[in-house]
Amino acid sequence: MSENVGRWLRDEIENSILSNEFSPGERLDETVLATRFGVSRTPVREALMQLDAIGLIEIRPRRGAVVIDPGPHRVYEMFEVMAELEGLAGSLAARRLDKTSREAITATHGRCEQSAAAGDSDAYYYDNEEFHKAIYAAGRSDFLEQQCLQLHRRLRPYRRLQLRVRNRLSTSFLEHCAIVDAIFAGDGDEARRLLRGHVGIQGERFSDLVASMAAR
Amino acid sequence: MSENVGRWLRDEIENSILSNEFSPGERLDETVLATRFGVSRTPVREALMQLDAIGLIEIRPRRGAVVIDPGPHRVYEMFEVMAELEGLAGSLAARRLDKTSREAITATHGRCEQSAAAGDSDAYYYDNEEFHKAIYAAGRSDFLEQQCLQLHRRLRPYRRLQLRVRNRLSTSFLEHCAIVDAIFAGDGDEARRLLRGHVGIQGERFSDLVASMAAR
DNA sequence: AATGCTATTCTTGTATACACGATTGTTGAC
DNA sequence: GTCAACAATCGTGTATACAAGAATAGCATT
Repeated sequence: MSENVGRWLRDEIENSILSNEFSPGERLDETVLATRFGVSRTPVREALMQLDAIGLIEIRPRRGAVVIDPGPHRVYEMFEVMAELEGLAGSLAARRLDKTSREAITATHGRCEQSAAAGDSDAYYYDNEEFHKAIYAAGRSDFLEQQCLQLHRRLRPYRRLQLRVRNRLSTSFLEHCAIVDAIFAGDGDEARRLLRGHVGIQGERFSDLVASMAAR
Repeated sequence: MSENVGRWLRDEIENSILSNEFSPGERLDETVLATRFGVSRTPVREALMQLDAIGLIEIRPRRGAVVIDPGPHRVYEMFEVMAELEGLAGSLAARRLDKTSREAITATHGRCEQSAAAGDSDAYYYDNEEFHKAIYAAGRSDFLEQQCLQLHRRLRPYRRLQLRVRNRLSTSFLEHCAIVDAIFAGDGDEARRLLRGHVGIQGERFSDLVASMAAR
């Protein structure tokens, strides 16, 4: 548990939302949450205020908090922005790559290769996250890294669904290879272009997303 | 005043921070704020939690809240991300431009022209904001627009300082012209490139920024 | 039977009280 | 004279109490 209950509750409720334990549109009753977690309403309210500020829930004055339902279109928009940010991170990584970052990327890339070869989509899901985080870090921009991590976290559930799509695992890894090549070659523009394509959702992948979201 | 005190306080304190009434690094005492605004500590705490979630202040457990000092380097990183997001907005605007957005851009661009011609940097500061907001809206991505507005708001104080730099007003307007041309021509890539250059801080403009920040 | 009004209940919003950890100032020892 | 330890004080963290608005159910009226 974190050092104060409010923060702990924020993480706890955030996880519950991101893992779909609280469904979009669901009402979050302060008293219910308080008794459920065995605390008073005060830290619950503080947690909810923070989640509202982040944009995960909406607090309608005097009418309680509900989990925001982004909807397919909004999720698409979020991937669009994510693609742009990752593109920037990639281009910065290509320009600023140092030994530590290079090793981190190589290591996580290697783990992705193993999971992909094994066809283990759960393992790949995790390794893929680490790979992308390594790129954020390699960009050497704290603010950008922070923004990327936040959006990445928020898109996590949808990303997971997407990996279930046929062949996505192997194509994803092939894209990773090209991205690594571009970054290691110091080609920022190419890294940016590839990452935009890798993260963004174009063409049929949008219908895949919609279908997987509807399936929940 | 907003419908509930917490939200009102959040806006109030946020404005105070962004207008430099609360300096970076300054301690925000809950009791002091409560008495100052004539309310109890409860809504003050809720406001602070939200500002912490947004990233404007940092709440160190049991040690109170302090206004975050981004420092020149972090501000540079923020402008870098802003440039990327505006670039995306511009490219989307070029592709999706409709009559309403076109008129909004034309109108705000016209107002910028007048302020620039008059050499009125305060008026230009305001008109420039509206011009950029018109581009965000033209992109037709609610999420992107939201992100742009949030970051724009956070960078507002630094943007203002920058306009004071010699000749910045006229060069800024010339850049606007090229951006408008690209968007109206439907050239998304060019709009993106120009906006990245317009918003980002390269070369000597970084030292201008540092100097203006130090001057406060 | 359906609809509108009113009263009750339930939930949120704010204030206050209390407890615990951090900070600071003072005193004593080396 | 400086440093350390302890005590007092101050501020944060959580709980609870109270007030006010929103939802709901029941009753009356058409």
